[in-house]
Amino acid sequence: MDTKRMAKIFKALSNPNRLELYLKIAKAHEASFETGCECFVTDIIDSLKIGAPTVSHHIKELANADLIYTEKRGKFLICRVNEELAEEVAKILALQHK
Amino acid sequence: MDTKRMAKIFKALSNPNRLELYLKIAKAHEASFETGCECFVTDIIDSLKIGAPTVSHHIKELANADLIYTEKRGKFLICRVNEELAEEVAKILALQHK
DNA sequence: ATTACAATTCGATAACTTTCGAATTAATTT
DNA sequence: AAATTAATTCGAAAGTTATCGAATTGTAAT
Repeated sequence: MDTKRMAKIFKALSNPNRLELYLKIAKAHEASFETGCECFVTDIIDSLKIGAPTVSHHIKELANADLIYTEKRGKFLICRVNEELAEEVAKILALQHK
Repeated sequence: MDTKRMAKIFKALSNPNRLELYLKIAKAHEASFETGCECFVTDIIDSLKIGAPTVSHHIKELANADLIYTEKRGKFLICRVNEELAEEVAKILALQHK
């Protein structure tokens, strides 16, 4: 992966609220294996201290960095993490100093 | 690790030039086991397309996020990566969706 | 002692980011 | 059909960041 792409990914995770958003999506994704429920943005909005327009913007940035996938279902938006990318970034970080 | 701290680390890696700086320090660190040489900032400045004041600023941000350690030796500055932190972040990223 | 060099600090500027409220769009419920 | 709800878009304000050139500090070489 080239440096610019990597920097873009880190930038997407560099805002506390956006990172929390990402972590919640990841957690919901994990939980979905047991509950069968998916990650609805509505629920996340309620649990963060920022407004809907801001959440919408943050989600777009995460998706733009390929960190999450989104899918519109009726009037709801569903998100799930891109596991492969997270793994890839994790490996690069861990291997840098090996 | 709490979200704020994590976001700070990602922010430190979110600028392409700063990330390149970090990766170079990591690479120099790795090479040092064979060559015995350490990572001098002077050499890095020459290899990037940004000025010394900017590099100085970037290094401070990396150090401030605990991503690197710095040591002044004479008129030179030596940097090395904080391996433990990189590992820790890598693990969090990889485990999020497991 | 003077010069040269590495790095930092300062002050400025241009660009970008986060966030909001208001308005809008689109889908569902009543 | 009207009202409600989820999400997006827009425009703006406040704050932050990257970068630079000039000036400064501290160390080493001549």
